[in-house]
Amino acid sequence: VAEAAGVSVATVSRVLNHQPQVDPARRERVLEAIARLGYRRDAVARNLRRRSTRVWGLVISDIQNPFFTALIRGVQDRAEQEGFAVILLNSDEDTDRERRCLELMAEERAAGVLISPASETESAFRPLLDPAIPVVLIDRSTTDRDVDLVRIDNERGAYDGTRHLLEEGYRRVACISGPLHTTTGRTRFEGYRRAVEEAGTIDPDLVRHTDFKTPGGHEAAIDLFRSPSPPDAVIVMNNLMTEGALTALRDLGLAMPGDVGVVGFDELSWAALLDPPLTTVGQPVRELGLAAADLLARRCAGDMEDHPRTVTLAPRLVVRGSSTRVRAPHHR
Amino acid sequence: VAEAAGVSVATVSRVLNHQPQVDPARRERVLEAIARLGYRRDAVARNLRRRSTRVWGLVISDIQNPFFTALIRGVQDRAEQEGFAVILLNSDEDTDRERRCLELMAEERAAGVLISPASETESAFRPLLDPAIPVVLIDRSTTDRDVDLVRIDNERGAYDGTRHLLEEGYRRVACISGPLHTTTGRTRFEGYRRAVEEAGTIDPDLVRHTDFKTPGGHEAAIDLFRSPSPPDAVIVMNNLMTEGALTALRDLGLAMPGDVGVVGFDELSWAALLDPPLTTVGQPVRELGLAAADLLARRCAGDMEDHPRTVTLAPRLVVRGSSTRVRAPHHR
DNA sequence: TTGAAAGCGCTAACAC
DNA sequence: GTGTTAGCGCTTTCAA
Repeated sequence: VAEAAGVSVATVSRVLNHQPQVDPARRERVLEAIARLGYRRDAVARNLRRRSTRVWGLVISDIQNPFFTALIRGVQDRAEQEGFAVILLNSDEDTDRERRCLELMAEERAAGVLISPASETESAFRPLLDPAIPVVLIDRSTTDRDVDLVRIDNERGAYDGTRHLLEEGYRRVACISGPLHTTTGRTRFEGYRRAVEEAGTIDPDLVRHTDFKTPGGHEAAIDLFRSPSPPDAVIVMNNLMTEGALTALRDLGLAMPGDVGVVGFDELSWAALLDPPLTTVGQPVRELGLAAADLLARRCAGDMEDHPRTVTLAPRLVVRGSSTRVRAPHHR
Repeated sequence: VAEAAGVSVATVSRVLNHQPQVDPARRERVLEAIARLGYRRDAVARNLRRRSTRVWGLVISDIQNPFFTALIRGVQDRAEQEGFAVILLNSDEDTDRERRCLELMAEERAAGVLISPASETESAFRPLLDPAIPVVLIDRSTTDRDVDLVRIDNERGAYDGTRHLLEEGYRRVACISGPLHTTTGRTRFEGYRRAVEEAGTIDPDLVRHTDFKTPGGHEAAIDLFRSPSPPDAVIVMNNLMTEGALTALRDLGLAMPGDVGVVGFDELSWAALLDPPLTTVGQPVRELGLAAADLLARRCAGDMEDHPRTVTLAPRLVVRGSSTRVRAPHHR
């Protein structure tokens, strides 16, 4: 093509790949020809020849959930720095769909895969990927442990949030939990249990396990607060359920923090807009994405010892008015 | 590879591509060998040979904005149906970055590109893409008109929202507008102007142009309501500025709908959680994504007349308590 | 219905 | 430093 610059294809290739040993004059001629002809290197052919791509797959279950949105942001920022493009795949929390996403990435010879797994076991999806494709698990672990994992200390976050309510003097602290068959659901529930048991014994009537979705949170809250001996506080274990629970409290006419103290999970952009503003267990989600991408980039570069790593980030309790009987002082 | 099934590569290829003229017995043998060897077709080589990919590029400016999130969802749902994977590119509202995204898609030989353009002129980016790559513009048009476009009737949405406030008896209806150099900012402002001028004359003191961001909305609202003759209502022209404006109103101690009537733009998941719930001009964003993907899929299939099409979807005013002096009746 | 062979656009050995 | 050439793994004529 651009040999119409009077050189061989090899030289053009060398210019394109910034190899130093090209004569400056010839390099100029090549560059000029490329510009003149509007030539663009074919990445498909390049990938085939090099037997590698610069594409990552990112498999998540719900693009509309702000948690994943922040995660994508983090992943994408680092991916761009490292020169990778990101294919977004939607597993919709379904193991079959997840498997198809992974098969697709295997066929496309993705350079790496980041996944927030719906599957319980790593073996359920690992064989689908060519062994050469590195995988980083995000936020949820699997039963097999021989894979990189980036996560948030959910147990700690739930513990801190629950304990905060107890310290504020709430006596019957309820928990709207995710399903126990997910690692996030389970570990957050364990944090709640630990805090509650430190202060006495756990009351099963104060616990509702639901599905991490908005309607689930709504129903669980209605159910809890209509019971004969309702709670005086509640911690809700993710952002969507928190939305549902807050709607329920409003519908029931219960006021925060007097009638009920509330702690949500995940930072919500509008948490501070509520009256009173909502106390939440904030997760460093963008950082989670960055860390996952960091790890994957290093795996792709091959400059890491072989054994799998786990990176754990700390959540941060942000106390606002919804959980403090004496109104929290304003922080600047 | 799978010729260890005793047939030629050509036959294997035919099986893989579901071509009918293969002997059933041989087909079985091939399938069996594929399963046994765990073979996966190399999509990179396939794409090279076929001179086409099954990948779309989706270029947006802010993954964390729920508007784009819903858009992505729509695009991805249809893309999956049509057998395309979606690469997510981040232009960050920057024309240079946008250009690089487009160049990347050109190199990767994407089958099509969906873009919510930061550039004003189509000519700014069209030459970057091989003329064979179809493009669909989303939500914002460019000065050149020879390209497919999917949009929402923003003028109408802003008009409906403003007129609603006037009909509720508000006399000084302010507008927190996006920048006039964007199509969405401009057309929404024009809708506002039309409604206001129908009822009298426009008062420039009631208009603030800012940047579609949360802090911008906050500052604009503070500025408006601290002025000597403040408005008694405001329409805010996108979701992020609405968040900022609501924070400002709360900080100023102004109550909706009494002190001030408020209409937001874009549906917000938590609009109904506020007290009173927020009236908004809802946009069918997921449908916008679906429509864009539909159009692109048809362009990729080549089964369309050549001339560019524009698809316009209608917004829908959702009246809640923040804009109705007599409390809106509850809808089921 | 099947197989042999060409070739997609590029990079990397190798020879000069 | 530079050119020649082989092939990456697939699909697709073409001939059998």
